Amino acid sequence: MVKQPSSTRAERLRDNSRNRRDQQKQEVREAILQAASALFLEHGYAGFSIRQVAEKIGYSPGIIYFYFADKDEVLFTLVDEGFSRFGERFLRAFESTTDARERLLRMARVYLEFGMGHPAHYQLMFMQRTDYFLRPVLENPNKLRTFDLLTRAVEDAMGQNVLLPGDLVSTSDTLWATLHGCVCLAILMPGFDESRAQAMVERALTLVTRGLHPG
Amino acid sequence: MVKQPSSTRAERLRDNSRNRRDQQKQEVREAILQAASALFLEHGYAGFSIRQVAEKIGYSPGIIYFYFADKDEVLFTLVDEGFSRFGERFLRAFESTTDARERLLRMARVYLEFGMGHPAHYQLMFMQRTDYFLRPVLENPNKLRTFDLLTRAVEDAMGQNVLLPGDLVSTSDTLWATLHGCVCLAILMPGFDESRAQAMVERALTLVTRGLHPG
Amino acid sequence: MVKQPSSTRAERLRDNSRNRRDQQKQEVREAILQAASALFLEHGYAGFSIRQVAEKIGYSPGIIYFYFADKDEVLFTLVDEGFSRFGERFLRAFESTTDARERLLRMARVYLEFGMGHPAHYQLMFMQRTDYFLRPVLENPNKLRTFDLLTRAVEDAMGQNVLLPGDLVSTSDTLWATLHGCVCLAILMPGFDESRAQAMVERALTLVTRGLHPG
Amino acid sequence: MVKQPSSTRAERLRDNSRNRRDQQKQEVREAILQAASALFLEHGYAGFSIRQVAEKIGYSPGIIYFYFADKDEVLFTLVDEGFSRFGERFLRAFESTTDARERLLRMARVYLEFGMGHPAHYQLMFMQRTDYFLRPVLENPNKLRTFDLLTRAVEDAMGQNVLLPGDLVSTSDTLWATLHGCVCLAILMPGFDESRAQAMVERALTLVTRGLHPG
DNA sequence: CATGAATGAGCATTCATTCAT
DNA sequence: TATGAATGAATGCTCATTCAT
Repeated sequence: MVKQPSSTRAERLRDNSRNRRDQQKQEVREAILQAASALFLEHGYAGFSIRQVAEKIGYSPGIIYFYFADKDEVLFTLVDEGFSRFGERFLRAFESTTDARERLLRMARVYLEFGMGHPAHYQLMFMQRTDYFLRPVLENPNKLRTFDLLTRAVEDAMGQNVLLPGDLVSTSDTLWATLHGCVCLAILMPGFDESRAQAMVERALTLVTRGLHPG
Repeated sequence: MVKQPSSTRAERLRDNSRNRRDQQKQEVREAILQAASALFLEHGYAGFSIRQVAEKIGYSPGIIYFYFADKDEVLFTLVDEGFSRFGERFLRAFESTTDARERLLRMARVYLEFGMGHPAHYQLMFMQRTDYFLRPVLENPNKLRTFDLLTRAVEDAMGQNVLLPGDLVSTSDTLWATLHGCVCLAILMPGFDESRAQAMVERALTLVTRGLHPG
Repeated sequence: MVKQPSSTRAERLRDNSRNRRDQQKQEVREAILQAASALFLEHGYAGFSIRQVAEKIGYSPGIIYFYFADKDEVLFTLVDEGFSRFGERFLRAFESTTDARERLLRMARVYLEFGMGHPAHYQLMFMQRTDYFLRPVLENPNKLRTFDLLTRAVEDAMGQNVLLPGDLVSTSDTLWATLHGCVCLAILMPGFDESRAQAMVERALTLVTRGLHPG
Repeated sequence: MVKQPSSTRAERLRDNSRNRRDQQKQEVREAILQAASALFLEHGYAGFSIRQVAEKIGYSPGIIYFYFADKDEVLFTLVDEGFSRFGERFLRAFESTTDARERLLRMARVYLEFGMGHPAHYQLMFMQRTDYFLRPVLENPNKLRTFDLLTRAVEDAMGQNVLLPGDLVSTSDTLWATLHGCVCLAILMPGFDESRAQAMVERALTLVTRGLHPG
């Protein structure tokens, strides 16, 4: 027979209530963030306002300040979220293989998928709130790891004679720039519909791994 | 005796006056645009306002509406200006040689120099007001020509066996993305000081012409 | 055998519990008032808010309304407290001697000490919430007694030929005004540092008891 | 025959227009200040808001910022006005006689009349915005002159054996405090109706010149 | 006894825009 | 050609207060 849990009924009730409340709170928080990112995508960074977020979720403007300290905290939370989700996937891609070319390919693919799949987060992270990178590192340890992973992948690739040898940082930067440019064009440029963006991305991946010039 | 110009004195006076007026008008217009781009650079897209432009040039806010229909027209004019200046240089780079590799290199260099040298215009053109591309083409024929030049350069390069053969558009897009990414990182990312940006750019140029992988 | 107390155990338990509860309740109340007066001192009347009081004592804002009907009641309670503490001291000074001049001197000293020692209460009582005096007298009998004491002291002083004879009320008012003015300047005027305030106060006391003009 | 003014008709028209405009502008400015001081008297310093000022004068809130930089400038303008008007009268009283006792009496009367006649200005100057005194002296030379006049009058009075000899500053401070206290009570204390205030003021004047104790 | 969630009103301020002059 | 005056809407934010739990 299953042993009775040591908590009293009252405790469990309270816990249930607490849990339900916490969950509800979490839900509103999520709703805020979701509305924020939707609005941000719709009207751009400049056209995003606390008031509109509130209206979108059907609450009064003041309520946002119950969940977030101020507008920036909403935005930076999105950025944090972005870095956290992105960081995980990027790390998994990094660890998924030891083949240098394949690893670079996978990391690039993850990068592009993330950027194109979460354009609001991506824009905030890498275009609108790059001051995020100036904040104390302690708060968000993810943000630096990411670039390190790329550098190490590049280092490996050079070691395995997969990449043209050269300075580590500038090579990583260039790779990053290529991926970044693809995402930017894909999510911001009119004319870059899904198919054109996809074609560009595929071509970029090919070129990254095979080089631009004929072997 | 000095030959009489065919126009009457009155005509000339009127013309002079007209010219002077036009010139003055042009000067104010230029002042507006210059102030606008300075403010945009200083305080970002969001921090740019008609009022501040007016104050900066020492006029009242209303005057802007004599030269421009509204705020957007000011911004789009900056974009037009950007495309026009950029287009010229890009064209000159295109025409400066028939060597496909060298031509690509020169075009890339012009692109990067323009972006990093006119970050306000660049951001407006390629990041903040990409809805510019949705406007009727007739108004500004420059904006498309540019990409055509790149496509033709790529086509040539493939023909001369300088670039890995493949789809023209997606290859051009990828090149564009690489350059665009470099400019974006260089002008927006904290940590990308002059030297790091320069190193990245040089590396990118090398890789674009020599490929990523060892020959 | 120990004599049974007349109350039952249950009663005592209840009483204990009640007492403890009352005591706790009293403690929270006190904490609220203390925090309120601290905040008022720190940020001024305008900068004082229920929210900040709550935060300062580590409770939720709502709890204030369990102890006080509304914001005004918090403030008026502070005023009451002020009048109560002040009234006691003032009365003691009044009763401490029968010498009219000495009595006036002691009462004045107590007044000044209270005002300068409890500037938050003083400001509330005599500057910010003078509407307090419009409330029904029954609630707080202290507030009027105080002025009566001064009047009686003045009456005595005139009887003992210590003060220039004249109307009782206007003379008392004038004395009050002098003391009030000293406190006001001392606690509000930039430039009135401790030493200047002290010098003024001492001089005022001298002049009040010896007169302004040479004998 | 009166000589034609050298200005052309157009110039005069323009000037008229300019004058009329300036006058109108001045009128709105005055209306703002007047509304501000009325509201301030009605609802206290804390209850005074730009919005309400705008509503009171029948304009939109934004217009205030056309005439004043911000809320503080409105308030400080009132303070400046107060000091300017008060300073003049105080100076005139100072200069109106060489009899030391009479001079002190007149200065005191002017002080009291100003305070009770312009309670909004007075409160701002001496109770709510005493930070005014911390501003650079250059901006408002009046504010210091005032106290100097009092000191000099006191000095004279001591020299003429009209005031009990003693420290100049603390004696002036005490006199100031007395007058200040009278004004404070008169304009803020419920119960101080006109007659009581007047009686107090008269009594204070008597005591200031004749001393508190019987000769 | 205390909280957490929420509101609605208010605040100072800025802005793009208009229009009579 | 240019201004000066004005508006109305928007913004981020704070607050006193309420109430179900």
